[in-house]
Amino acid sequence: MEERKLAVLRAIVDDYVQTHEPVGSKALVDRHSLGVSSATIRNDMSALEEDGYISAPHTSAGRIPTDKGYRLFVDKLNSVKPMSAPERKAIQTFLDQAVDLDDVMNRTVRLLSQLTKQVALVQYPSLGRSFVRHVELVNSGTSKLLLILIADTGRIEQRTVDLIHTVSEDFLHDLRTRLNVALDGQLFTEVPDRLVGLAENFQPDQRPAVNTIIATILDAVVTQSEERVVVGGTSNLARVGEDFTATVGPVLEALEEHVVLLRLFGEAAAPDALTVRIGHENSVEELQRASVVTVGYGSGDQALATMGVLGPTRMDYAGSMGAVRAVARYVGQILQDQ
Amino acid sequence: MEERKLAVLRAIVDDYVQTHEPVGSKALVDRHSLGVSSATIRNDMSALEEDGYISAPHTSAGRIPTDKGYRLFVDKLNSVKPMSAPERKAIQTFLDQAVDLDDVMNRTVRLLSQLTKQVALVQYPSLGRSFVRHVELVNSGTSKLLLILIADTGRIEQRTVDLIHTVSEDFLHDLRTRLNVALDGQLFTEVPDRLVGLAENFQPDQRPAVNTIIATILDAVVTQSEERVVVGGTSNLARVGEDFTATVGPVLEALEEHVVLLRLFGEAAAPDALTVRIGHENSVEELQRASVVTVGYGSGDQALATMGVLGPTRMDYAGSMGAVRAVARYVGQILQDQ
DNA sequence: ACTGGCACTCGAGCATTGTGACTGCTAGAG
DNA sequence: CTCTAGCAGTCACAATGCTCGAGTGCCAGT
Repeated sequence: MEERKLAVLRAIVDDYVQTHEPVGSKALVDRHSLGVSSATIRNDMSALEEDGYISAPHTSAGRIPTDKGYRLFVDKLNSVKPMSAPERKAIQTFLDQAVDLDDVMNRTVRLLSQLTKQVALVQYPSLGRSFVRHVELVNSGTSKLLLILIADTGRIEQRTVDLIHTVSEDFLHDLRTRLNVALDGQLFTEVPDRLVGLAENFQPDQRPAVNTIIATILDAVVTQSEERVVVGGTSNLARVGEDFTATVGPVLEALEEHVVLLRLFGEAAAPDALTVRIGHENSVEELQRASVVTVGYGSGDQALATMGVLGPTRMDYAGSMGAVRAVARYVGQILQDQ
Repeated sequence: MEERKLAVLRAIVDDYVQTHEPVGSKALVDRHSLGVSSATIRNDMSALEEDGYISAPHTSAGRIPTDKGYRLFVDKLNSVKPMSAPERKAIQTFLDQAVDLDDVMNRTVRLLSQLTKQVALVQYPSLGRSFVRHVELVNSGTSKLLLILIADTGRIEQRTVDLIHTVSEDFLHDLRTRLNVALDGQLFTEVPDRLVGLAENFQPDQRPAVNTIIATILDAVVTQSEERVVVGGTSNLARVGEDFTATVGPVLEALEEHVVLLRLFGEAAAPDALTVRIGHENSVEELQRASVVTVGYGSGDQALATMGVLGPTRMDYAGSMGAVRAVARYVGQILQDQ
């Protein structure tokens, strides 16, 4: 691929992202110093169209990049735009004010959507990659019990356990201690193994209660390890212009389906590994006109979870990637400090 | 106000809500059996317009209800439509599957938006009207401490406390016990009073730590008693038709401002007390073309918090009110059972 | 008090036309 | 062989003008 053709593609993407209008050969030479005439550009554009990087909505209009064109742009032509120093400072200040995990997640989503002017998506730290910090059992006086699991990331899972009989405070104390001895500091995925045989330490008449509680814990960490996702900045969808009910409606619907969102994040890679999915590269049908920029976050070598932004395929990839990466880094740091 | 004029207003509202198009005198007599001719209806409509209950977008179009018209409709003509038995059953089944408070809130919002085809808003049970069930302090090995407050509604607040020195497990046990003795079963608003003088039970060298922890508790229950709100069903805004960027964008923006949402709920009244705010009656500027139906929920004589739906002024008031009330009742029951 | 009839108004929808932004092609220059 | 200049052709889009019909207001009659 010749040098100049790439430059033309880059120019087309830049202009189209800015103006949201098909860009013609003349406008291109006017706005960029390409050093050749519009006729030459026309030939290049013809070739680019031939190769499927750009397309014309109709005969007498300019060209717009195709998904394939954006892909080439992102891979070859686009360098992640780092945040400026004041921006980094602002991110830090804003996130440092968070008082707990919920607050961190909510602030992150606000921050991302404001920085990128796009829809922001943030996944809670995955339980499967977190460690148990503490297990708590709270007696509520009746036969109901409150079970609380606390992860090292600050994430909390709670369940109500319905026992048949009331249980003594002593028994509860004993069980609580044993549970914490068995589980504290363990990976959540290890929890089922660690609970095997625990019931045998108790009197036969206490075992039903113990087993019920263990079953609830397993339910919380395994079956229900359903990942939580926060979405924000949907009002940015309003700025797309275009056909509305056809575009924004389905997207909003898709964003309300958590299953869809999790598919969107896909496999969490290593922290700092930016993933860009453009248009049809996205497996979710309703979002095939959208692009998603995601990145893993967390401190270890495998990410705790994923966050990112979603916008029209004609988004500012460089800026979005920069913002997402910067925010993810700070969030990773904060969670480590907890 | 004569009987028939009211009937005409009701017919206009009914038709307009259904068709979303200005309704004329002829269409009115065709679709409703009013027993008089269109000319008579025209006179009535003239009078209704004079009084400000309806208005015509332009000369040769039909009439649409004004906010004042909807208000009269809701006050005088509209009976809350109760849910059918299968619907009630479905609500119950769906909500009973919830495993914890977060789940209850999320399911409620989904349910409301699906039942009413509108944007649903649900406020978490207010801390100020809940009782303390338990206070927990978790040592994380370092000088950081995790403070957890559990309310009788299942709501959990957590804070990280940063102490200067590490503290002993014995001290923590002692403090935990004293905190629970002082606070368990108390209203959250009583918490500050109950903590007065608590530090005096401890050795002078322990008091700084105790005071830091107490300060954090106060921060959690007072300063940060910021109410949480869940929003859902925003994709229903896509069905409004009309001008888009001008209408839906600002609404989406407003819904992302939690301050705005809380103003929207206003004062929580008694449970089961339905409130309807129509168009300009709403104090939030961006939402003056929307109507909000809210109801308090909870078991006592004062509501724990508020939930409701938001939609265009031309919404199905009877249906929305019925759905909101039914869902609120079940949620109230569920929270009581926790 | 209600009705039928009539003149009038005015926006929506449709066809028509003009405009301008693009393209593709070709012949010629470097 | 690459680039350029010029030209003819295409086609969406906006503006214009027109018709159509729903709907109103009014008035005379029952």
